[in-house]
Amino acid sequence: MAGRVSTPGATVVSRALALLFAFDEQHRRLTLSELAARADLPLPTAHRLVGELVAGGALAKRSDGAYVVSRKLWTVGLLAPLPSGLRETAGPFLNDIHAATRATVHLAIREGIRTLYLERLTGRASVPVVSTVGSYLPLHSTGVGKVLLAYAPADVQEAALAQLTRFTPHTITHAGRLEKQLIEIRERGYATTTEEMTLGACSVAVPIRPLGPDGPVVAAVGLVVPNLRSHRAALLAALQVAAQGIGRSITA
Amino acid sequence: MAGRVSTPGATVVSRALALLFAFDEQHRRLTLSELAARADLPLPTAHRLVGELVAGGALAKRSDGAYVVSRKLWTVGLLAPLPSGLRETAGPFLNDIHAATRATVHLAIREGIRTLYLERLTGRASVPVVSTVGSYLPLHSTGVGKVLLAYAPADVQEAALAQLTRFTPHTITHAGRLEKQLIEIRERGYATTTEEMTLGACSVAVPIRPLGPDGPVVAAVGLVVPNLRSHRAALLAALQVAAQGIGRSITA
DNA sequence: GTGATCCTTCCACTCAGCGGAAGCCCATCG
DNA sequence: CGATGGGCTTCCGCTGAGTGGAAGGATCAC
Repeated sequence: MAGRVSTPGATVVSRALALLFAFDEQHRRLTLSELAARADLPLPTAHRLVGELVAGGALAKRSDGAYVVSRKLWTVGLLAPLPSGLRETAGPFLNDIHAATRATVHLAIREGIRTLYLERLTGRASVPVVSTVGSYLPLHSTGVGKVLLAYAPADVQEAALAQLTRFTPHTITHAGRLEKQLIEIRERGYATTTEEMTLGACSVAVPIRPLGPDGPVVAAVGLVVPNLRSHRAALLAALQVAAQGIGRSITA
Repeated sequence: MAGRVSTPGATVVSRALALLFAFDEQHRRLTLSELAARADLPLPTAHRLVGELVAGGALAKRSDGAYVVSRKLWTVGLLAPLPSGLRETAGPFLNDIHAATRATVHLAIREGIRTLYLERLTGRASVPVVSTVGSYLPLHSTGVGKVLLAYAPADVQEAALAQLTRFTPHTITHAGRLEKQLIEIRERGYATTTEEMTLGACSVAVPIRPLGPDGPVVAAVGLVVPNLRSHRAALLAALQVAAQGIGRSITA
């Protein structure tokens, strides 16, 4: 009776991808029914497609029945071209910052109206940090995010300013106030946050500009510490040295 | 006239995955025809499927027409569970080794009869290194590989010993000789290589055993240097300290 | 212009994919 | 211990999504 009745604008490929992309930071392991729900597919359909994805090596089935992303897909994902081999060239410099400050160090780029974290070195200090490598966060509430936003095209800024989600009492949710900060950031060449993403975490961040202080901003480096009161200048200096080094390594 | 004639045991999903997995270390960017050839698909079919993969955000099309793995897939790939969050826990220890030795440091696990590199910190010394994070290498010709092989199940050893590809004049291609080395590795608790993978590169590696010296081997750490003559003891010590630290962090 | 190479579109055929329904398995509960 | 329920798996008849040979463009080299 049933038959291939409904397939409203969805192809097999798009469904399969919907299943793959059903995984995220909060959902690293999913059961079949969760997958079906998150990909918005009927259970039998999800069952079959997931089976094929497992057979093809894109997903793996745990002994407890839950599904996870496979190592093979991890391998393929790593082949994605990140701008100018940024991670590789930045690596040593990030280690330097980390060694010098013992803070949590971030390397991030902007993707649309979100921050994409390319690298994170966890610091010694007990600061709560929500970022993970490969995760997306908004642009308005983190150090690296504000830097990336400050140098983003007008339309991106507009879109980002239109949704200033509140995370803590200190998150800047007033567009006008944030815009003023963006001007300051461009003038001073760095951004700071004080508990705007997570209580107990402050940050400093600077842009990476391979072609010098007038060239485009391709990424941002930043660090997270419990407070900025005493060490701000030293932290900023470490960041700026690294950012310049990374910039130079990219053009070279 | 044609019609849906041939589909020999291949589903849309399997074909789409074949296209995704057509990318590898040596082929980070592929043209449509290369993709079609590598996935063994007729060109029109590849064209359509690749189009859907791009639409779905799994691949991206460069301005020059070549296709690459998308950042979105990078993001999803990072969600793959690697044993016990090995990368995260090992990170600081690897940094320590790297700082102490300035050599190229590797963290790897065994997957089937190959070494899978989870992490690499590039050293200062100008040593040619072929590994990349996410890449696979054989088990018989690298330091970490030999460690992983020494503690692998019998059937894996058998399979690995059956194909000892030669990379340099020093690569061990004689099964009997390698087997003797594996015994030594288990006795001494570490492996070395001398220009067996790449000319001008030697290595030391030790196993990571979370449950102590009798427990299973879950991974290996190793480092690559121009030669082992003088520093062998110091390098080995640094590795063993780190391996123990990592092992303890995992069980904790 | 001619030829080669690669990409894109067309289209008639048909079987791979579809998903409601039903069956299973295994907890949990009264 | 039977009942209830939630999640997974299998079944199966219908049909339009997927197929790929052929043809049409686009681009470059000589």
